[in-house]
Order: sequence, then C-alpha cells, then structure tokens
Amino acid sequence: MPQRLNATLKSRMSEQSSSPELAKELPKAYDPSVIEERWAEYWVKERLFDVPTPESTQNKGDKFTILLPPPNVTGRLHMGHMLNQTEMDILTRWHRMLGDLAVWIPGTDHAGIATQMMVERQLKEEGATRQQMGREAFTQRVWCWRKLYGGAILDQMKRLGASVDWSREYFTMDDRLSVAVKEAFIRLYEQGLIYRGAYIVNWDPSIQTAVSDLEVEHEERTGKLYHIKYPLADGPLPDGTGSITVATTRPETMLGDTAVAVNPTDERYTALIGKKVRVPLTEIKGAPPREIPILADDWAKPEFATGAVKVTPAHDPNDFAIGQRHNLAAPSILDETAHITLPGSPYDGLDRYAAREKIVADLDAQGLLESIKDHTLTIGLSQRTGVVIEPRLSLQWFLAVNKTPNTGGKSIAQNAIDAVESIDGRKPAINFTPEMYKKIYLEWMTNIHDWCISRQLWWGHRIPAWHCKSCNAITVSRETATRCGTCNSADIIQETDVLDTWFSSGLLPFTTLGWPNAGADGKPQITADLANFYPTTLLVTGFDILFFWVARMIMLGCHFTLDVPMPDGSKRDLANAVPFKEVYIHGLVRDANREKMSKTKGNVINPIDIIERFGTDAVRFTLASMASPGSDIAFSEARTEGYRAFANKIWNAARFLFMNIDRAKEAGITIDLTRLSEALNPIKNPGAPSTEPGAPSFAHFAKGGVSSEARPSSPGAGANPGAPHLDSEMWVGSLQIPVEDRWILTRLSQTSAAVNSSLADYRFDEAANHIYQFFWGDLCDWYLELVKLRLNLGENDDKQAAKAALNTLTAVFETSLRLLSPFMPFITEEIWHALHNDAPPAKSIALTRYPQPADFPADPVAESAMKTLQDLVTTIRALRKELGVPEKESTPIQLNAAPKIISLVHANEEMLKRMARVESIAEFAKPIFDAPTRSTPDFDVAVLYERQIDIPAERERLTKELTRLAKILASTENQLNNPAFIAKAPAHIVEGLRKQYAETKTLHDRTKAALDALG
RNA sequence: GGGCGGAUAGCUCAGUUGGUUAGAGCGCCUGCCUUACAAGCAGGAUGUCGGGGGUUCGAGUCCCUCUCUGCCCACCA
Repeated sequence: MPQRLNATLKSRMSEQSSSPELAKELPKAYDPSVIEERWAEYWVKERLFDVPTPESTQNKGDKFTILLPPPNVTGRLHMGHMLNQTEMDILTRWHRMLGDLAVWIPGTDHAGIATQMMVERQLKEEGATRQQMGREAFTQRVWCWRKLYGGAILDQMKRLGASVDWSREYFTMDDRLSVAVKEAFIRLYEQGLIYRGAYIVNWDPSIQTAVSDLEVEHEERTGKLYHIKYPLADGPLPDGTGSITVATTRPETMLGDTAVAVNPTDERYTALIGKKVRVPLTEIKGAPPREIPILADDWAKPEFATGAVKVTPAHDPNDFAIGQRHNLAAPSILDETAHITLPGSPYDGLDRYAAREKIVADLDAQGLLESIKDHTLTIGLSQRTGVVIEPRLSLQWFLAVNKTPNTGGKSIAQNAIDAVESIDGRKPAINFTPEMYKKIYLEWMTNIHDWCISRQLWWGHRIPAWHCKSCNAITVSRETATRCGTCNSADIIQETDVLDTWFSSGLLPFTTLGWPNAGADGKPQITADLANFYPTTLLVTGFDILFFWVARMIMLGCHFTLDVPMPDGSKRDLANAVPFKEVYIHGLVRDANREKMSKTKGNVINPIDIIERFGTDAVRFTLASMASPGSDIAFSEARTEGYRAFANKIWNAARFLFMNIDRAKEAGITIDLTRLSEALNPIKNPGAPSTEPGAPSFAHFAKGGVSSEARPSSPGAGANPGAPHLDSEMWVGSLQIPVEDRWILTRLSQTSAAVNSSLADYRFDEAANHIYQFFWGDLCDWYLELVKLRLNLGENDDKQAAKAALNTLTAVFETSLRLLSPFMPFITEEIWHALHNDAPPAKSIALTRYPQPADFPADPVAESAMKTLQDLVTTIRALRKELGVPEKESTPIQLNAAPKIISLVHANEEMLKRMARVESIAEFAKPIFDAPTRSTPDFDVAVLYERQIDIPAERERLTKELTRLAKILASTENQLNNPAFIAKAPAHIVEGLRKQYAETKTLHDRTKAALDALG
C-alpha cells in the first residue's frame, strides 16, 4: 500500500525536491474522492478486519461481536443503512482499537417477497410469468439475478468504510444456513411448536401469499357501511317482522355468510334467535337462496348499527371464531386473487370490488338495501405490495409461541420475556437503549399471537414436509422423504410453501456462528465461533424491525441455544442464550425539514450522491453528530458542508504539521515518532518502565495480535502510573514547559475521557462534538497558532524549543487522528500513513490503540492559566475591534490584575503579542477608566489607541451590560439573603453563589465606573 | 380504542441524579486573502426553555393540566 499512497505526491516530491528524506506533502486541497476510494479498497484487499475462527473454545479476553442487519439482496443503500452502518462502524472500530477482538459479520437477506416480486416484474416485461416457467426454472432465474445484482448493496457498503469481516459474509439461502433453517424448523416441529391448520390469515391477493400480522399496515379510510335486509325464510313473525337487517362494510362477503348473529341479551331479537333467513343473491341456477340461522353470540354488539351481524367464517377472523363456536360451515367465496369463486353465480369471476358494486346494485333493485352510510374504517394494506389485504381462510403453518415444548422448558415467548425483564432485581440479560423500547418490546411479546410462518412463494426456504395422499399425514424430514412416515405410502408430495424470510433471519445470530453443528447424538454442539462470539455483544438497528427481527431473534435465539452447552461443557442459562446483550435502537433519517423521506415526495437523499459531493467522512460525521439516542435525524446538507469543512481543517492542519516537519528536518531536527507514540501510549504494565528505548509501542498491534495486557485502562480510570511525565527530557527538550503545551495535553486527556464515555453510552453526537470542539476550537484555533511562536528554525533561534514544540504538536496531532479515526476513517488513515512517511507501525490506524485519558497528565493549573490568557486575548481583540484598530496594527495595553495573573501574563507576553497584537503591557495598580476598558473577574484591561471610542455605542453596550449584571446581582443577593437557602442548599452551591456574587459585584461596580467615566 | 415520544436561538438539535449567568452547528451582521486552511480568521447580535398551575431554598429539568405535533399497537361488523 505505501507504494500506492499519495502517488500524486510522490511525483510532486520527485519534481520539486532532491531530498527524499523529507516528510510527505499533502495536496493543498482536500479531495475526499481520491482518498476514500483508495482506502476502502485497501481495507478490503488487505483483509484487515477479518477475524478467523479462534482455534480454541476457551479463549479469554474481550470480544466485540456485532451482526450487520442484513440488507435485502434487492436493496439499494439508503440513508437509514448509512446511519446504521456508521454507528456500527464507529463502535466496532472503537472496540477494535480498545484491544477487543472485534467481529462484525456482514451478509444479505434473500427477502422472499421483495425478490420474487422484482424478478416477476422482470419476467412481465419479457411477457412471461413464473407460472409459465415453473417453480424450478423460476428459482434458477432468481439465483441468476442474485448472482448478478445481489452484491450491489454490499459494494455500496464498502464505500462507507464499514470495517466488517468479509471472510464471514453470508447469504441467508447459502447451503450452510439453509441446513440450519431446516434443522430449526424440524426441531420446533418435533417439539410440538409448529402446527399446520386452516385459519384466517392476512392474504395478499397481489402476490398471492399469506403474510404475518406485522406485514399488514393499517390505514384509516372513509368507507361505507351498508345495511342489508335478510328476509326470514319462514315468513314474517306474528308481529309482522319479515326480515333482519345486518350491517357490513364488505357486502360481497355475504355470498359466504353462514349465519346472522345477535347478542343474546338483545331483546329486540330474542324472538328471532333460532329462525332462519335467506341470504339474498345466492340463488344459483334457479336453486333457492341459501338459508342460514340467526344465532346468539356475544360478539354481536347491540349498540353497533342494528345489532345484528352477518357471519362469514371464511373471510373474517371474528366471524371465523363465531363459526368455530357454533360449528358453522366456512365456504370460501374469494379465490387467491380476490375474485369471487362461486360457479354458477352471476358474480363468479368478478373482482371483489366489481362484485361489491354489482351486489349493492342488485340489493337495491330488490329493495333489500336499507341504507348506505359513510363509515370510517381501518383497512389492512400489504406492506410489500400496497394492496388491500383480504382475510382469507387457508391452510398455513404456524409457530406456537405461547406453548410449552413437549420436551419441557418454557414457551418461546416466555423465554423472550424473561431475557429482557429484570428478574429478582438482576440486570436483564438483554439491555435496550433507549430504554423506552424495552417497554414496547415487552408489551408486544406479552400479547403475541402465533406466528404464521408459511408463505405461498417460490423463493425461500421450502418447508421440509411431505403430505401423504393416502392417509393425509405429514412427514417432516431432514432428508428428502420418499415414503409417508405414518402409513409408509409412497404417494407423497412435498409441501410447496416456503418459510417467512424473518424465520431464517431470526436465526442468524447463531447460525452465522456455526449452529447446529450436530454431534453424533444429533444434538447441537458448541463451535469455536459460538464459544467465542455468542451471545453477540450488540445489535444496532432501527425501530421499524423491532418486532420483525429483533423480537424474533430473541425468541429463536433463546429457544435454540439454551441446549447448546457452554464452552466448559456446563449447561447454558438464559443470560448466555440471548442472541445479543445489548440492543441500540436509532432513529429515522429524515430530510432537513424533518419530513420522512419518500419517493412520492421526492425528498429521498441518496447516500452515494451525498458522499460524492462531500465525502464519506463528512457524511459519517454528520450522521454521528446528529445521532442522539431516541430522536430522529433531520439530515441537513448545510451541516454536512460544515463537516466537510472540518475534514478540510484537519487536512490543512496536517499540511501545516508536515510543512514544519520538513523545515525542521532541513534544519537538522528530526522527531522520533516511535518514541512519541510510546510516550503517549504507555502499554499498561505496572512495575515496568513505560518507556523502553527502542520498543515501538505499536508492536503488539503491528503483529496483529492484541494481548490482554495491552488492553488500555477503562475510560475514566485514574492516573496511570505509566503516564509520561511532562518534564521528561524526551519530548519537551527542556524543563521549561510552556503553558499551552500543558494545556493542550490536558484538553486532549479530557477529550479522550469524554469521547470514550460518550461512546460507551451510544452518545455518538456527544462524542463527535467533543472531538470537533477539541480539534478545531482548541488544537487549531489556539494551539497551532501558539506553537508557531516556537517553530523558529533560523540561525539564532532556539532549536531545542522548536524541537520540543514540534514534538508535542506531532504527538497531540497523531493522538487526535486516532481519536477521530472511528468517525472519519478515511482522512485519518491517509494522514496517519503520511505522517509515518508510509512506514507506519501498523497496517492501518484502525489497528492502533484508542487514546485514553490516563495517557496524559491532568493539569488543572495549566488549564486555568490558559483560560485566563484566552480570556485576555479575546477581550483585547474585542476592544480593538470596537476601537477600530486596523488588524495589523499593534497597540499597547494596560492591565490591572492580581500579581499572580500579572506574572502569568508577563511570562506569556509573546502569546499576547501574536494572538492579540499587543505592543506592550503596562500595569496599573488600580482600575483605570480613562481609556476604553473591559473587566472580567480576573482582570481589567484597556487598549491604548488614539482613535476615540464610539461613545454612544459604548454607552449603550455598557448600559446593557450593567442591566444584565444588576439582574444577576439582584437574584443572587436575593438567594443569599434567604435563610432557607443558606440552611438547605448544599455548601458548595452556597459557596459558589457567594463567589459569583463577589465577582459580579466587582464587575458591576467597574462597569458602572466605566459608564460614569464616559460622562 | 390503548400506549409512547416531542415542543429550548431564524433552522436543526444538546442540556446528565433539580443547583451558580441555558449551549452547539448552520444561518445572520461587521472587519480581515494574518504564507496550514476564504471549505478560512477575528469580533458581534439572537431565547417570557409551548400555555397555566403545583412541589421546592431553588424548576428547561419533578408532578398535574391544557394546546399543538409525531409515532407505535389494536379482530369491532
């Protein structure tokens, strides 16, 4: 790689420099497209993030395992993927740099319905249908499609820099996983948890399959409520009642009615119970209309419409239940395409809506239509196709989630509840962030119904069952069955249904790690991967698949891995059977106006487009900086532009550093990066000196293995005995350490602490902002400017000071790169390699160690001293601006402050000269108001400049300031005079307020004096 | 019909267990091409923290209530 790095630079260097020793020079403009493509390719090609299956099942050390939510093979990368993957990548890179064995497993999902639809659409364009092709040819065709286009989304992932283990890439229909799916099905069947039966399911008439409850979206619409008279079959009652009126929103289903139900307590209808009615329009070929009973059932609600409800068991779930209770027939009158199927009937073959229209018209003609009223109803739409779902009676396979397996143990749902609930006050086995989702999950899981797992599709895992034509028995078998397992008949046919896509993806956390790996006894055995990486550490996903996928993984993971022994052979408990220990759920990526992105609205942002415009790093950083748990992201281009500017800032800071390294080299000064790294990255090894000459600290990373001893102390850990001492000759060159050096190291330490702890809490936004603030606000705006004071390499300059400055700068910069690397992997990789002059201590910055707070000394003295100096500089600048001092002109200042501060200022006169264009500093024992003055609690400062201040403007400013201060003063005074406050508030609050009062009072008085001085 | 979020600067959002003068980015105004960066530098303006009530020495933060808004779940013809 180094050979390829900076090809353009190399050529530039050879053109302009005769000294190949010089450090790299970066192109002036930051161009992400060049850099990113190159590194993305390098990471994959070098297999940097592959984690081979460990040889042992008993490995110690920390693991970080994360499963990529597999995108559909038909998918195209969208901003949701990018957010999801950016977050996972940041966490994975972070853990990897913490020394964990970090495995991120990628793959794609066969996505039954979506893929079948896509290929069917293609066929349609060619004038063909899958039915014409036949099942075999069609699935072949889908496989071809998948081979050609199925990798597109993963290729797009590579552009995001996702540090996944490509050696573990899977496809849910791979042989290995298909075997596991089959095994899972069979085990559930054998445990009595899978059954087949005729039930009302959600039917999608467009793609002609059943779908689960979750795949139905409910939408409120205004429809009609039709009141229809059903005449009594045996003539009117004595009181003259000749019919009963039912209400329905789907009149066409009346063709399948088998009863009319009324509430047993409904006195209006008591006399009608047990009578029969004729179902209108059911005359077929001269035969009389069907007669159906009026029966009593609690389902009929007296207060709704007429209180009488028609019962169509084959086309409504409630009616089906009534039918069951009363042993009613359940004739199906709609076929799989939602057309009436009633041979001989005038409605036969009509689409459901055409039939409705005709039936309503015919009823009206017969005087049986009592009324049509507007009625708001919620209809079910198929999530995939958008067509109205038809409840339909059909034979399907179900997973019984609330049933105890016949092998003992708890029901699937119960385990899935126990895994998330904190039992006996213990920490739950699975932890949700944000916690709110735990409640939502539990709510769903406690009210869960059996899961319809069969689909009438051709693309998917075919159910391993055979139906016997002789005895109707079902034979479920691991191998292709040739005979009925019950009657031994050879007249058997294989089940045509396939499994719900989510059934197979629900198994992924353990099937990707080698389950079932059946032993001689047929029971699943532990594999090295399972031993090392199961349960996985974390799942990162959007709430939209909380039930579809997260819940199913928990259900299936707990169920299936409970009987996989632990690495030491002991029995596995629920806490170790969960598919993951943590779930982090992120928000939705919306457009800048918080609108949901949708094709119809035309506000969809394509990540690839935005990446091409701003660079992956900038987009990643944007997403990270906006990713606050629990809230959606309003993706803003302006913001992305801002972060591209940030990348550019980093780029230019690097150029500045390299320029100075070159200049230093020419002056005979070299810095030893290895030793710097070592100084800033002490390998935690108590008792041993942290700095062994010549021992590169990156060695353990470069070798590829990370020993557990090398693992850094946890974030927020106390002082590290191995931390470098500031007065170390090695990197300051002299014992006189400038305050800015001490300060920037403190800031670096604080930033490391903040970033590490934010990441531990999934606060990507906080982490990103801390880095941004540090790099731009502290390092670039202040330190880089200050360090220029010492980077003088002329004949008579202090070379030792220059060397010390360059050392600190380089070390801080290199550490910052590592800190930033998980967020902006490309630019940091590029600069890091260049910094190491293409001979880096590791193959990638991603394989180095993540900065820890304990790496640097905390120096509160330097921090507060620097704060005072910064305040002084800022105040002088503001004054100068107000006075209209030309930017380049230097002015004398007058200063009144405590002796401690005066000496600090004098020790840093050069800083003031450079940063605030101060010509000279005069001291004043008392506050002075005859020149434009500003005050802070630490000092009063005046800028001496001939031009007079804008008196009215200054008066206005001071008046405003005075009002502000007076207000604070009043409220503070108020509190301090309140005995209750003094008595009840904690001491440090009272103390703080007293201090504030004193400071504000001083400021107030001086401001007042200054105002008075204006006259 | 149930449940869950959100409402803070012009915009998008932070604001930890209640605690000293509520922050950031972008945008806006002013002045600067100061040789790392104009994708930049410096300075500046900007808030009845949705309304009302309560608890408290103290509320953006806790409680109640109202308004607006978003989302999830649900077998009512």
